[in-house]
Amino acid sequence: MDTFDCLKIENQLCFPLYVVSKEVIRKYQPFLNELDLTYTQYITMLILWENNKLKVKELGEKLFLDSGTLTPLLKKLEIKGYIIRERSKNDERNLMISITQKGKKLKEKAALIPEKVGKCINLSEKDALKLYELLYKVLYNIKEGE
Amino acid sequence: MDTFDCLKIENQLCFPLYVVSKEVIRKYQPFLNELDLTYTQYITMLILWENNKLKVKELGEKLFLDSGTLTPLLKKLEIKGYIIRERSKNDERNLMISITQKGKKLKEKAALIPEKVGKCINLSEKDALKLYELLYKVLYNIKEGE
DNA sequence: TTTAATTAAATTGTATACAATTTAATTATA
DNA sequence: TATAATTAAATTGTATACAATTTAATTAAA
Repeated sequence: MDTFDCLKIENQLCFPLYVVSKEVIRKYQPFLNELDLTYTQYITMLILWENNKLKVKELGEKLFLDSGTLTPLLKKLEIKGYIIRERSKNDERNLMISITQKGKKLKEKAALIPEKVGKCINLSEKDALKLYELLYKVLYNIKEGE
Repeated sequence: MDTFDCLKIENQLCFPLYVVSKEVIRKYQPFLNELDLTYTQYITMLILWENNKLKVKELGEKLFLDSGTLTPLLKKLEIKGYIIRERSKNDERNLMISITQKGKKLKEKAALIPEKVGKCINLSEKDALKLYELLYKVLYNIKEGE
């Protein structure tokens, strides 16, 4: 056990976090291709399926993404016809994002995806719940300290 | 409980995985700035501190990254003077990556980083171990099914 | 009520990621 | 051995991410 053991890749927690996140997202891709969505576009639609209309700011807070990422992404979703972008009448600084009928319809196809990806991840119910709990604990701790 | 509950953001496992990965990486940034490294460059250096010399192919397997990501990244690390890129004499297809003295020296500064980031993440030893175990279980399961 | 702060998106610039293709080197095969 | 198949990087093209800055709208303060 030396001073540098903390730098061994096998002792990192961040590394498997980073790799697993990417690999899980990669597993989504073939299914998302059928909906003409990227992963980031997909989680944006997840929020919009639960909230028909909201500000870019609110979307960013829910997704942990800033306008630098969302602005071009939302323009692409608008071109695909899944959402509408329009300035708020009350406050022109806010851009309101709302879902279209075509966007709502996507939800039916998307509903089949979580189970398919779940099979790839292949965790027991208990392990999945524990992982979920630990991830949100880390997220809470990180954000708490800011 | 309806058909679409599986699409609620709160029921996703992938979403906190994606968010936590990004947020943890963001926590590294201020510390890594002092070493003039990005997070991806940092994990590349982690591998090189353990393996003085290896092929881009091997590096990619360890990091779960392909040449499209590594080629430009390694060129940047070479410009910074941390690594050397040279074709293998035996097989010119292979590009050998080796660490320089300057690159080795970075290790001393880097050794302070894991503890600092650990404080932000702030998990108990037990929770951290469990998270580690679950992440590698997922990684194994995903890769198994390919 | 002008001017100063604040706020929300958009923009700019840099650095990944990765699928798909290309290039060059090596190996296997007819 | 000449050709085909394989392999490893590099390249191309698209889509994030995010820090930092800019722009435009709104609100607060002198």
